[in-house]
Amino acid sequence: MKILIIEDEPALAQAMTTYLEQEGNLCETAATFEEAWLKSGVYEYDCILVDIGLPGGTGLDIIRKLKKEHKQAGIIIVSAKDSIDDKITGLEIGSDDYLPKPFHLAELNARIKALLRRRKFGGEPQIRFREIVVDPQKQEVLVNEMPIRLTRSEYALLLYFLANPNRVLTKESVAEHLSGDSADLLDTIDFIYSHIKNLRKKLMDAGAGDYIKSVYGMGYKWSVT
Amino acid sequence: MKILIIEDEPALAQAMTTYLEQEGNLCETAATFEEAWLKSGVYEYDCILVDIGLPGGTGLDIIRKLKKEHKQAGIIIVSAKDSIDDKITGLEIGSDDYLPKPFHLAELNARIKALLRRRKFGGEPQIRFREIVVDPQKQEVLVNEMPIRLTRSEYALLLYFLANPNRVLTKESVAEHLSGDSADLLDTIDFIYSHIKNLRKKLMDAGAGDYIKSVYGMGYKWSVT
DNA sequence: TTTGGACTATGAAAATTCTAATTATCGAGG
DNA sequence: CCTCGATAATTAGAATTTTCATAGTCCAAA
Repeated sequence: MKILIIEDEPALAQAMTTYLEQEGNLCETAATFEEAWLKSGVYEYDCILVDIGLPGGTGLDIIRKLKKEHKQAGIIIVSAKDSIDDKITGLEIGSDDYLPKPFHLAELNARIKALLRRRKFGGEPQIRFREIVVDPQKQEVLVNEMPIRLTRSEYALLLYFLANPNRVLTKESVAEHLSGDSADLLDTIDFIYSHIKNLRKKLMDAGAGDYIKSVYGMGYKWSVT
Repeated sequence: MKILIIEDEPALAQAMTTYLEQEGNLCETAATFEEAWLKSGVYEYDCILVDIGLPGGTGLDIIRKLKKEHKQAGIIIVSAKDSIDDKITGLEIGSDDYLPKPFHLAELNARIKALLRRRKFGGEPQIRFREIVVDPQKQEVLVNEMPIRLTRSEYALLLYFLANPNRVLTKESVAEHLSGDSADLLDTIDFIYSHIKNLRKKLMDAGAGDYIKSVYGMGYKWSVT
């Protein structure tokens, strides 16, 4: 297992290296994002640990870049910032876990293992439901083999339903899911009516079944009969 | 310290209660969201622990509800789901921390303490920068005491800049930040030009300084001189 | 200093999201 | 079985986001 450690505090980097190598891994360290970028261009890593606290860039950029080049690598953010904002953004951007400082080396190790276990099984394949196939990679949806064009909202909606078949989803939770917004107080959630309608129409027009049932007073359900 | 534990596994609920009461807290448990909802209507809690794995709702709805009624309470998600999606959504929805199962009771306790410490000092006050004042609660922005109206994107952009003054933010990271999208492969990021332009205009029209500098070949910087 | 190519700005149109008003539907209680 | 109030669907349009084509600016090399 090859691990890249991006960390500018030499003592910590050293400690991490020592511990993780004891566990049977091979580690490299980089003290700056530039160095990390160079190394990552040369080697393939299974896991990359990034301290987003270092100077020279927000640290989030590098994750995006790394994610692109090293699709197979798991990325774990390590950070002293306890700001939730950074946490969210890090995860959104494509890191796979977040470990706030200070942490026990044992926990770090556990997370690395968990991450790679997770990653091993199923690398986000297609999602299928009868005549509907969703390819999350390409953000493409096929109905009866024919591609249909969905807007971002419709796509998110469809995925949410497919992830929760036969389960009543409240209008509230649907609304939260759509408006990626940190959803403090959505004053109104009527907008989901529109999206529901549009998604229904596009699916039906393409010849798919009518799976979105409204549950009076509750919300909606992707109904599998 | 009054804590509400929403957890349907009796053994775990019991263990959590015992441990946390030893630490000097007062705990209540609820095995279902409904029960939790009822209790939360009667008592005020300082902290609420939610297992989003329980049946009957996605678990995220309840967080939203609780957040609304118990603004002062810290909410920590506890979950066996290792799906990153849930993690993100939970944090976005308004929970304050996320603790994956299994966990040590000591870690839970540590997080509760950390949360309340964080919460104690400044409950997300205003953000000020010279003539600009942002009130995250109200999502309102004042320039020279006069409110200005920003769209969601412009607001997010402004906050991102204010959080990173005098620091070059790449176009990529700005784009990721705006399109709340899990940003896999944004085909184009030109749209930020528009948002930058609009934000600049609104700020200048309101009489604020011209702090957004473009850094050739790099990105943008909120320039404090 | 000039020039060319890459980067950034701008304005307007297209697409999408969200709002608001109206109409239709549900289901409990009479 | 009806009626009424609440919930959902529909529609059109306003607001916002995103794209696109065009124009301007910067930097480096000649």
